[in-house]
Amino acid sequence: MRSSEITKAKVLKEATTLFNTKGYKSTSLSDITDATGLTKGAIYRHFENKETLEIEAFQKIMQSIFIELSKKISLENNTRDKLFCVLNLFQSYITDPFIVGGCPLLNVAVEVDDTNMELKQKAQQALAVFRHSIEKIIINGKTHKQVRNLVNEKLVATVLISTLEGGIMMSKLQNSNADIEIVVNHLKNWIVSDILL
Amino acid sequence: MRSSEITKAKVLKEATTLFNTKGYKSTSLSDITDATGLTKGAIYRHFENKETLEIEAFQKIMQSIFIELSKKISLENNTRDKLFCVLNLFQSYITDPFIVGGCPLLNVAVEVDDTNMELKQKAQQALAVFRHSIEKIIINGKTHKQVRNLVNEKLVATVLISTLEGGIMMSKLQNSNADIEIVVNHLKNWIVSDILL
DNA sequence: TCATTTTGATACCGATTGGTATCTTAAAAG
DNA sequence: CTTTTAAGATACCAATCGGTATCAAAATGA
Repeated sequence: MRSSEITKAKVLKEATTLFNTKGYKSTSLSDITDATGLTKGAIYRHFENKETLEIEAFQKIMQSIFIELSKKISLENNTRDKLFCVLNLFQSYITDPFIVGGCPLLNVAVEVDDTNMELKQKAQQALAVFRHSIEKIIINGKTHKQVRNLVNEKLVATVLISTLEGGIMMSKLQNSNADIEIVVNHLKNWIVSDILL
Repeated sequence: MRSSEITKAKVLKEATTLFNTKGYKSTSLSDITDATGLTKGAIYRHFENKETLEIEAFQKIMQSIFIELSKKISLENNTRDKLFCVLNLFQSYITDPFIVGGCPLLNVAVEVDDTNMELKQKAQQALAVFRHSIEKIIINGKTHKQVRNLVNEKLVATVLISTLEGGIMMSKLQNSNADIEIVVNHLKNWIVSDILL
């Protein structure tokens, strides 16, 4: 790894944490220089402006989450355990957070408005990727006779994502994992009793 | 209504919309002066600082939503229709929004961090009020033999709120009411088949 | 109607914002 | 080892931030 790449990686790492904790707009460049020990000159050498840094940071964290999740899903060999991988990822958001500050997708989705179209598009894409990964599990489950044929994979993906994201919001607000645990437990029961064969 | 009260109400109204659309921290005082046609001097006559304006605006919008919701709930005379009032409120968030910018509770819950403790407390209180209003419906439903005795009211409240808030997030991100409709429809089926007697 | 109080506009404050031009220094290429 | 290239520090910029002191005008109470 070249020294400039080390610097860029360090900026991205610290900026990602700050963006996810304080918010993207609310994180200033001086916040990032403080966290990295670098100067603005160094940061602007690697990023055209703050907006591209925001976008690169968001894309990188979402990509790494999806890669990690995909690995875990591929290690399981039945529909139930693959779906439970998704739930367990969210359950660990509070107790053993993958990244501090809650779910990056939720945070960006709530923060962006019509003045952040590029970042909003990236969040839309991330949501689509998340959806499809759940839908794929359901569709594969049908072909392997592990999922009821009447099950609508789009509905399952929408309900799972919305409930989990809402659960993260509630748990983060209450500084407690109680809500996300209730929600995950409820979804597990739903999957076992209504989705799986 | 005294003229100063008119001014204060106008500031609160415009600020609430701005806060809920652009975010609290990201809304500047000049945004508010532009929207109201007033000056900073006028605004700071009625609000000690920006933070108290944020808190007053959040409390007022949440209070008005809860009042409106309570009215509709009290007009219904069975558990099913009372619960459906909550769902219908969220379903109309996209098509016929009570306030632009999504759910104020979700927005504040996601935006606040440990540097906004007062606003965070108000959001925690609002969530508690929302929870209790749902739990009350379930408990009353049990005494009127309309809800299964095994149903856990805390679980119902947590699942309903998390799923609805997540659905709002998804629909707002996609500029489409598809997700919130899927979610509301799913929750209605769940209530009818698993909660009610 | 008149005196008093309150309200809101003006002009300002220091601090911070994102961003840039410049120059030294350090790393990479030969 | 030397030359060339690129990286990062410094110092600056105009614009904007939240906030305030002051004063004229308008609303209020007697």
